[in-house]
Amino acid sequence: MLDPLSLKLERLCGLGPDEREGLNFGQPTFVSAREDILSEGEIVSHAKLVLSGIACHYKMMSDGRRAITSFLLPGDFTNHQMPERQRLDFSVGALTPCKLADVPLAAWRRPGSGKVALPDALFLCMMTDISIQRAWLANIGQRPADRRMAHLLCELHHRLSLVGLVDGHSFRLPLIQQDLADALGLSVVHVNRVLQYIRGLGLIRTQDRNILIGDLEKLEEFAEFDPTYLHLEGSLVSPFHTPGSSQLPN
Amino acid sequence: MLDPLSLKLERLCGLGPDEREGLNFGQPTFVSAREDILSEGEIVSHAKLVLSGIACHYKMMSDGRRAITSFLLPGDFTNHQMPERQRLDFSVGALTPCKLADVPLAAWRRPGSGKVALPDALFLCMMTDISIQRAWLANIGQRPADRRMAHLLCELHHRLSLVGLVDGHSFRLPLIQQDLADALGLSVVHVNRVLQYIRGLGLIRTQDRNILIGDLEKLEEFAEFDPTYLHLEGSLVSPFHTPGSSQLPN
DNA sequence: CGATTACTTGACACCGGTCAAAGCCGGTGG
DNA sequence: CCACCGGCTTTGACCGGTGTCAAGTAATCG
Repeated sequence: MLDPLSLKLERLCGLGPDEREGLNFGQPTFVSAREDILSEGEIVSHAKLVLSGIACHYKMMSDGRRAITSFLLPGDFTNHQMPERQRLDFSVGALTPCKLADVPLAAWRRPGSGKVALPDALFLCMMTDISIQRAWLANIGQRPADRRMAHLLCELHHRLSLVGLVDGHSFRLPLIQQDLADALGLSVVHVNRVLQYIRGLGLIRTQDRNILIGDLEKLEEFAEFDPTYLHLEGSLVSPFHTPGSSQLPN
Repeated sequence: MLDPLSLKLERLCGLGPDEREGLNFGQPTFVSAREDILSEGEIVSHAKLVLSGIACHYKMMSDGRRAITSFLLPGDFTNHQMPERQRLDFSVGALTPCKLADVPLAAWRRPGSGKVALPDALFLCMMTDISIQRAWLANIGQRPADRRMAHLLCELHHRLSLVGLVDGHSFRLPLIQQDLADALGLSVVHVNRVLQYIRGLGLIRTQDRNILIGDLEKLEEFAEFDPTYLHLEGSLVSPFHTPGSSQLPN
C-alpha cells in the first residue's frame, strides 16, 4: 500500500515510482492527540510529513482562543522548507494521534540535471496549500455559519478522497466540535447547532465520530463549493517551462 | 530612487545591487482604479510586480460579495510562479491606479552555478505572503471588529514602512471603506463605526484619505499585534546590512 | 455645476456568542 | 459488573456585536 503522499503525487501529477525516489523518509514518529508537533518560535530544518491522523496549524491568541489556520491530512506537510533561521510564526498540533515522518529537504531541490518532476510536484502541493488558505479566508470572511461549515466539509471530502480516505460518500472525521469551531471562527455551541441544522437538511449524517455525506451534490450546491482551488485536475506539467526573457503580454 | 522591490529585498535580505541583476523588469504598465489586473480562471505565465498603487487578491462569492484575501502593496507580486496550465483561483484587482511590471520567471530559478541570493530572497517573499495570509485568518476568525481593524492597520504600517512609504508615523492609505470591509469580513457600515471608535480612542487620525497613526505602540497593544509573522528581522541578512533611510524602526 | 460615488447616522433585526446545566458516552478502578 | 469520572455533546435562556435598510450629507469628478 502506497503512503498518502505518493498516492497524492501520483494522482495529482502522474508521478511514477521512479520519480519519487527522493522521497525516502526516515523512521516514522508517533505523537498522541493534543500533543504539539512544532511550536511557534521554533526554528525548523526538516519538513515533516503527516502519514496518518489529522494535525493542524494554529496560533494562540492572547485571550486564550485558538485559531486553527489549516488542517493537515495524511499526505500533507506540517511545514514547507523555511528560509534558514526563520522562526515559525505558528504552531503545529496533533488533533488525533498522528504518524509522522521527516522528508529530506533535498527532495525540493532541483538538481542541475536529471529529474525535476519531484520538486515540481512538491511545489504544486505548496501552491495548493496557499490556495486552500485563500479559500478559507473567503469562507470565514463572507459566508454564514451553515454554509461555512458545509464548505469545509466539502473541502475535506475532496482532500481525503485524494489520499484514499473516502469510502463511497462517507469519510471518518475524528475531530471534536471545538476543532471545527476554532477552524471556522465559530463557537462550539454554534458549531453544534449548525451541524444539527445541516443534518436536518439531509445533507450529512453523523454517527459515532464519522461524517457521512448524504448527498454530495446538494451539499456542494448548498456550500457554493467550487473545487477548482484544490487543483485536482492533475496538470502534470513542469511549472518551469523556460520562457524567452522577453515575451511581454498585451 | 530604488524600486520598491529592490528596496524591500535590500532591507529584508541585505541583497546588494549586483545580486539583483535578475530583476530587470520590462516596461511598466498602468491600470486604473477598479480595473482587473488578472482574472480568475486565467492561466498566467508571468509574475507581475506592483510598482506603485494598491491592488488586491479577491474572490467573488455567488451572492455578489467580494472577499479580499490580501492587499498588494508596492514591492509585492500579484502572483507567484504558478505551475503551468494551472488556472488562477482568484482575481487580482487594482484598488487604486497602479503601475505594474513583469518580472521574468528566470529570477526565481536557481542556476546550476553562481548567485542564488535572488531566488532565495524571492522565496522569502513568498513565505512571508503565506505568513500574512495565516495572520489574516487568525485575525478574521478570532478578533472582534475593532481589534481586527487595528491589526490590519498595524500590518499595513509595517509593510508600507518596509518600502519607504511611511512618513514618520503616518501613511497614506487611499482605500475606500468598502475595501477594508471586504478584507476584514465586515460591512461597510460597521467599518465606518469601528474607524470612528478607534479614532475616538486617539489611536489613529484620518484626514483626507490618509491614516495617521497617533500612537503606534498603543495601537499595536490594542490590536495585540506581534510583527514576527512579517519576518522583518532580515534573517538572511548578511553582516553588511545597509540601513537605507532612517525611518525603519530597528 | 449636476451627477455620481463615498461617508455618516439612526433604527431595527438577527446571527452567533456566552453562560450554565444537563445528558452522553467511554474509560478506569473497585 | 457496576459506579464513578472527565471530556464531549446537546439544550435553553439571554444578550450583544454586526448586518441590513434607508436616508441624509459630504466629497469627488466630468
